[in-house]
Amino acid sequence: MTSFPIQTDIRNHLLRTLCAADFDRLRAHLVRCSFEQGAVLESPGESVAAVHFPEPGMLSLVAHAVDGTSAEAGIIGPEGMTGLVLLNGVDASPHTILVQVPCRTLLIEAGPFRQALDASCTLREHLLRYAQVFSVQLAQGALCNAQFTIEQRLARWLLMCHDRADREDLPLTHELLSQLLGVRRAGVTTGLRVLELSGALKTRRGGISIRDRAVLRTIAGASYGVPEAEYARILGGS
Amino acid sequence: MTSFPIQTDIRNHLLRTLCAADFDRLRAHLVRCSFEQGAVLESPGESVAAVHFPEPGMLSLVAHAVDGTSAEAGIIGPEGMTGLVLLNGVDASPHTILVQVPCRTLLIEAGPFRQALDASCTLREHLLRYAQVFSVQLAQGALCNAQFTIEQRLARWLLMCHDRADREDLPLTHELLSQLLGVRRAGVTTGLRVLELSGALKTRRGGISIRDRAVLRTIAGASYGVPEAEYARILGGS
DNA sequence: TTTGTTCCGTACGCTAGCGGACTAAAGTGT
DNA sequence: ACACTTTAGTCCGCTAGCGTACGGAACAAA
Repeated sequence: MTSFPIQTDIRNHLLRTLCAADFDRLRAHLVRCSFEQGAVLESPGESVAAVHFPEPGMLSLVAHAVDGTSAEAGIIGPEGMTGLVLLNGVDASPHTILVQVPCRTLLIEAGPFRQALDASCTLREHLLRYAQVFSVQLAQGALCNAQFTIEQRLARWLLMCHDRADREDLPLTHELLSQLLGVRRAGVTTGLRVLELSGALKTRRGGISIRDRAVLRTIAGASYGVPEAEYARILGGS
Repeated sequence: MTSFPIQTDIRNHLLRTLCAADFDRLRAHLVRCSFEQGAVLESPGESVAAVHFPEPGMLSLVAHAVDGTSAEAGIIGPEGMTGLVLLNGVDASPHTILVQVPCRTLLIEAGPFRQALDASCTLREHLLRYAQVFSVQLAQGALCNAQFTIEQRLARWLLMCHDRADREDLPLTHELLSQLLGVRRAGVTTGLRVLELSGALKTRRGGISIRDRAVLRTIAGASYGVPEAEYARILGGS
C-alpha cells in the first residue's frame, strides 16, 4: 500500500509552502520518484507527461539550437518544479530537462495536475510566482553568458548548484560542466584550478567539494544573486 | 470623446487573436499610446502600473546585474506584450523594458487587467501561452550568448527586430546595439560591415536598412528560429 | 596484475573580441 | 558659416578562450 506524503515531510519548498487545502488537492496524486545523474525528465517536442517537484538535488533546463548546439539555460532544484510549460497551458517545449545531481522528486501526472490548477486559483498563483522567478533566472543567465568570464560563471553555477543540492560534494565531471556552460572542457579544468587555488573548493576525479561559499561569491561577483533575491522576495516568506 | 479600438483595427497579434468576448472585456480599458526610442515602460523594482500590447515597433527586456552591467535578454513586439510579471501574479521585476524602435501600444492599467484575468480563464490561458513562448526566447538568448559570434548574434537580432518593426529601416546606433548584445561598440561596427558586404543590409548614420533576409538567416544560422517556430506552433493559428 | 576506460592536467598555436584611443564624417544648434 | 555633438571607422596591443592533442592518473573489469 502506498502512503501519501505528509506536507511537513516534504523537502520541496514549493510544496511545503502551499496552503494546506492546495496541498491536499495534490496529495493523493503525488508519487515519490528517484533519479540518477543523466536521467531525462523532458525532451524537445515530447508532450510533458508529468510535473516534478524535486527534493534536494539539481536539474538543468537545456536549450538547443536547430544544429544541435546546446547549453544550459536554467537550473531547477527543491525551490522549484519542472513542467512550467503545463502551467502555461502548453503541451511541450523545445528544451530538455535532465538530472545533474541525483535527486528524489514528487511527481504528479499532467492530467491531475491540470485539474488541480483549474480547481484552485491559489495553487495556480503560487506556482506562477515561481514561473516568474524562473524567467528572471533565464534572463540573468543570458546576461551572464554575454558578460562574465568562465571563472565567474563557474563560481555562479557552483553556488546555484550548491544552493539546491544540499551537499558539499557534487558529482560533476569537467566534461559535463563544459557542456552546460557552453565552453571547452579544458577551460573548465583551468577555471576550477583557479577556484581551488583560492580555497573555494576541492576537486576530485569526477567531483567537486564546495569549501568556501564566501570565496565563491567573491569570484562570482555580480553574476550571482539577482534571481535568488527575487525568489526570497516573492516566495521566501510564504 | 475617446473611441475604443475595434479588434480588427488592432495591429497587435495577441489582441487580434483573442476571442471576441475576451477582447470586449478589455476594450473599454485600452488606451492608445505612442512612444519614442528610449522610452522606459518598466524599471527594476518599480511596480508595473500597466501592461502594453505593442503595435509594429520593438521593445527590449534588459537584465541588470547588481554591479550595473546589463544586456538585453528578450525582445517584444506586436506578437506579444509587456507586463508578464503581472500575469504571473507579481508586482515588479528586476528588469527594464524600453523602447528600441518607436511604436504605438495599447495600454491597460494593472487594476483592470487583473480583473479581466480573474474574470476569464480563456484570456489568461491565451496570454500564458505567450509567456511560454517568451520564456523559450529567453532560454534561446542565453544559448546564443554562450555559443555564437557577434556576427551571428547581430544577424539574429536584426531578424528578430525586423520581424517586429514592420519596416526596413531601423533607427539604431552601433552604440545601442553594443549595449544590447553586451559587446564593444567597435565590434558592432565591424560586424555590421561584414553583413553589409554580404548584401544583407545597408548602414547609414544612425540607422540600418534590411535588404536581404535570406542572407541574414544564412549568417544567423542556427541562432535564429526556435522561438519563432514555437510561437507559430502555439499562437500562430489562433 | 593486467588491461581498458574514463577523466583530468597541460601545452601550443590561433582567433575573436577586448580596452582604449584617435580621426573622420554627419548632423545640430546658433 | 561656425562651432559643437553625435556617430562611425579604424588601429594597436592584449587577453580570454578556442581547437586540438597528448600523456598521465584514477578507476573498473577481468
